[in-house]
Amino acid sequence: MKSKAGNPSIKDVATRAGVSLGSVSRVINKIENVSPEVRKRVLQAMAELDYRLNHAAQTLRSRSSRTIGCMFTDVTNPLYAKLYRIYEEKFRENGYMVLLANSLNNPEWEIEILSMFQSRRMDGIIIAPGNERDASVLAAVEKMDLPVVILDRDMNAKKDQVLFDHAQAVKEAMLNLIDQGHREIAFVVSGTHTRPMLRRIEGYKAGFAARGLKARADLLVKLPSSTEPAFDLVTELLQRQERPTALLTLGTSVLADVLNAIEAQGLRIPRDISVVSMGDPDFARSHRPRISSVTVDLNLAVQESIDLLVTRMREGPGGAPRRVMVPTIFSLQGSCGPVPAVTPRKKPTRKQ
Amino acid sequence: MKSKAGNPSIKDVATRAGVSLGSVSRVINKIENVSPEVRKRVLQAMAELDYRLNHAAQTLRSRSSRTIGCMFTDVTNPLYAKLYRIYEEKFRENGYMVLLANSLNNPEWEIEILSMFQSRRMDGIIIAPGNERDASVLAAVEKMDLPVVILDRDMNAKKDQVLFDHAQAVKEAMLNLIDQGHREIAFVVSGTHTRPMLRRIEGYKAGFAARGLKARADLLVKLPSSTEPAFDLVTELLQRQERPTALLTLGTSVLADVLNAIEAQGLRIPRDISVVSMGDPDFARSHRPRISSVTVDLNLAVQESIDLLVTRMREGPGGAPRRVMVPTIFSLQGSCGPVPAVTPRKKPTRKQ
DNA sequence: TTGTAAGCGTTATCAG
DNA sequence: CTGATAACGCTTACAA
Repeated sequence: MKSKAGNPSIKDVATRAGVSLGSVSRVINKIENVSPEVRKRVLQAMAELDYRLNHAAQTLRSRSSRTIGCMFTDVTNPLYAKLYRIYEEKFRENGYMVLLANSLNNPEWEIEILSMFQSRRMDGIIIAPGNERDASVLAAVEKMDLPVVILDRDMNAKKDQVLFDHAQAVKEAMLNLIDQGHREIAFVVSGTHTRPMLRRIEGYKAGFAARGLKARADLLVKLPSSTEPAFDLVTELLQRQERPTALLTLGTSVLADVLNAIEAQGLRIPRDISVVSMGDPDFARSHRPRISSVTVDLNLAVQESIDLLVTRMREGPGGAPRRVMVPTIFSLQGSCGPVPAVTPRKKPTRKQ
Repeated sequence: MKSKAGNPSIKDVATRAGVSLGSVSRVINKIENVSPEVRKRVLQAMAELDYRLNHAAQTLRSRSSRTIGCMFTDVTNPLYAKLYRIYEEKFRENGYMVLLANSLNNPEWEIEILSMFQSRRMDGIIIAPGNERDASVLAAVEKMDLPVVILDRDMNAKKDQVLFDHAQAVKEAMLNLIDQGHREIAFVVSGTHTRPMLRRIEGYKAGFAARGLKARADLLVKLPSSTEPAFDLVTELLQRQERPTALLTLGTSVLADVLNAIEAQGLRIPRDISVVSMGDPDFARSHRPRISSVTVDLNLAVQESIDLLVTRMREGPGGAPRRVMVPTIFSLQGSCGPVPAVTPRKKPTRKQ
């Protein structure tokens, strides 16, 4: 038996191939200056010994882990799952792996995750912290001395950022509805104070404002969180004396609850009520009529953030932080129609 | 200025604290034998220098990366997203990070991912390959010389496995339906030849068999894949002369399509048709009536696999592979009812 | 309890 | 084009 218990190292390969350490390393790293003869011998020795590269040693010496860190609040949210998948795919093409961490909106974990990214010497990280306004998280981000891209968060940090232009498409949706005669347009939102929600509300108000109208607070239905059941709150909304004739709503499970609540009230889309969803979840794809939506081109968003990150990796921490805005898309579908002719009422029966 | 350009190392900390390398290491690793005085000085020096542990060096020397690898087909599938989240949470408690990789059912990637797990010296891996029957994937798994747990796949490998007992709860569901008078029970499945699907079909057939009935091939509706739109195929099914009175179906987006198709046909659940879903996706939670489901306790499944993995990490590769079966749960809800009194027909109108 | 020194498996920098 | 050798930053005996 040649080797000891442990895995064979580059050294064993060198000995077996009758070449030096350096040559083996050159073959592994596909560096030009190596004769076909040596390459062949090395490759053969590696195969014979079932040699496996030691990534830790490589990282230690080369100061690059070939790993990108992603910190999202929750992969269980399809948006982040999709983003992660695209990131992974694109980075894999270049030999990078992507390390994902869910912060679950916990600021302490976010700080800890950042610290692990730091000690694991990520070549770059892409983060969307749940706590934009938490000073300690902000400080932790600021302190990172590796390339960082912040994804769709309003953080006052000197880091590169990719931002989704939520307000724009929401406003578009609003104009469409208003111009079809809608005035009582409700918006089912979550109470989270993070950028996506805040910017959408901005767009909602901007839509009204652009037509000389004012947003009414009672039409903004706030859920405790975006994963909370929305059925009851929406049902209450639909049962009001003057129920809304149109509804903007969060996507994912909130949209499901909204659709079920509408159905349960015996209302028809778009005859009785128009609906626009933030994001278009898979489950809604076969819904008839199709649900109008406000979305982002995720591939584009990913590409922009990768470009930013790669540039930063190349050019170092110097230079002003860059900011890229990704447009949002209002997709008009059958779920939006003209306002009902008659002002809708709760029920013909008067309160007893 | 004390240090050079690079990050401060344990050495810098030692110098600054006026102690030796070893002492600093002991403090970092929370080893007992260290006086309060030394500990204090070290901690202070670390803070002052803004010291960051180098994980690569730690891994190289200690031969443990404190990282667990997870290979799933696709985090975009809520099942895997949920599993990953639970794994991450449980492992984090012990200072481990979890490295996730999506194989997207591509055998070559699966092999490459396994190889990266190997070179990155994962302390253990949990995998659910998309290609149970691919010989090269099987060989790659077999060759792994680190602790492996295979999750819900029928692979003939000498590795620990956690298996979901799909057939059991599906059979339960079938018995319930049959005993309520149903005979024409369809099953919307995907054409993938992996364990979950195969075992469920087993349970489907076992249900019929237990009541002296035989499964009919024409009631098994095969989708190209579980992410493919199912609306048209299900609509076709529902429009048959003798349409099924009950329907088992994949969850996630397939269930959405099924519900929409049922609705589009003007059928009511459970009056006209009973429905049972494999898994209960979030979007269906507010559906009325609630959808009966066949599920697995994911927390339990995760715990079992972690137990297996930890045991293996402790005891080494020796010893026979273990196998744990996790029960499935049939949850009866309002979507299941007695078979309609009259044999259903497509429509009263005869073919013209 | 603390200090010393020998690696862990690579890559990088030199000579040759 | 190839070989020797010094790091990289840490853990871990072992010695004091």
